Amino acid sequence: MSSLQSLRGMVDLLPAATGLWQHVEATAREHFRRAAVAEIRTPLLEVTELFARGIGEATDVVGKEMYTFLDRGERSCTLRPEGTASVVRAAIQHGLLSQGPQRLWYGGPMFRYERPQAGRQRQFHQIGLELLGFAAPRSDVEAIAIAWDLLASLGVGGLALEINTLGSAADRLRYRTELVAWLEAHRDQLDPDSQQRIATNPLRVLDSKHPATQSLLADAPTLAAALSAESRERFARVRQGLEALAIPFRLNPRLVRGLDYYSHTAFEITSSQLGAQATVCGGGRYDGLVEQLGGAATPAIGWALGLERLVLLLSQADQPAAPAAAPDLYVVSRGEAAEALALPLARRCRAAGLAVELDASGAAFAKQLRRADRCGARFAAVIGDAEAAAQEVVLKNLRGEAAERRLGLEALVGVLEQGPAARRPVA
RNA sequence: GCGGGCGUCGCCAAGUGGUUAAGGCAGCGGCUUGUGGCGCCGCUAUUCGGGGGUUCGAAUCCCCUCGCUCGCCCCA
Repeated sequence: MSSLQSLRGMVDLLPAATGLWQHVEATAREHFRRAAVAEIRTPLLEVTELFARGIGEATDVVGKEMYTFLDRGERSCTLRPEGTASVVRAAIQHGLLSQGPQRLWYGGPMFRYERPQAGRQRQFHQIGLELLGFAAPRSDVEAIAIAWDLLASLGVGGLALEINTLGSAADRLRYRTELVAWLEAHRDQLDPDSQQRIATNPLRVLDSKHPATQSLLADAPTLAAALSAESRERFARVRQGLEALAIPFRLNPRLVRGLDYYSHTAFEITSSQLGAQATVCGGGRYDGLVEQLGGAATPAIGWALGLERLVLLLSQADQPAAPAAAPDLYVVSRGEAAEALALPLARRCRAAGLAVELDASGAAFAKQLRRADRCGARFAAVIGDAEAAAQEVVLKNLRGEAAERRLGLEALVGVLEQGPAARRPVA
């Protein structure tokens, strides 16, 4: 292939697709606004150590999926594989946490070197929420509710919320010792991947998809049994909070987070309408992360939502097609004087807030009008020699009745503004 | 990193060893320098992802390679 192509897993979003993306982004922005959550934007490129320390050396993400390279100053840089570590880093760096709890959201591209498949790309997009400095169980509930309401208002079908608790760091440490002992005792019955994980990330063994391992695990010590009374009580309050909001959920004791920084509440929102990559939103509490990255001990909870999967879901459901970017007015002109008038006219209309497409081809009227029709414009303004001389246009309604009127420029703007032109994207 | 499926024009797609690679959509030009949505006419792949091989002859068979796609893994 001689022509150049985008890199594997790096996807172009064509005009036909960007409308839906903008709709999702605008909806998310509006939900955050209503929840008094402020946006934070951090660099795409960070020092590699941030992710190594934040996400965990033993995770697959850090171990084999990062885009890491040396820059010209020999610094090890990494394209961010997720958003939380960067947000926490920025909050620490700029002293945000000493100004009280922070309610933050972020969005944008993330990078993971994985094999692409449905709903998974190497450059993918997330929108995420981070509540920093919030310890109460009700903040877990609020975070989940914001995600749930956002997805619901987008009209996503087949959603299910699964939750679990990972307990406190102390609980997990105690449980980990217990689990490792048990796994060692059954080592030869485990699949190779799981054997590997005993040393690296034993909790992830619980999540193994391997059938034999799964059935063996039925007799393994459970995390639930290892929880302290406080952790248990905390989780009960989260569940009660969800019940009070009538948000349905399913307890999933096998739900473990892949990233090291999670504790207590972990949750996932999945859709039955996706393929293998069913998780649309995943998150949980990460009370230890801020301290681990060098800040003062700060409790926090957050989630991230995968836009590729969300958009996939929305385009499957036969949603009322996102309004195409059709102009309000298409300006047809022919002849020197007419063409000279066309651009000022277009600018005048644009200044009034109308979407105006200018035909600069100088082609026959029939051609230009055909294009006007095709592009979905509501009105066409036709300017020829006669109109140019009189400083007028012929306004044609391309949609409803084939009415045609001869108007002066200011009158034209007046007429158009009355039409349903004020249809800006509803946030 | 490991499996399966696929690769003919911008999109859909016929063609499965024999002279010039159907058709549809979209695009462009014309019928029509003064009026669109319909119609008609014409143009748009020396070439079948790329390379090599088999053969008198290949889009059609073989090998390699690249890409897409679905799944495993992982995760959002």
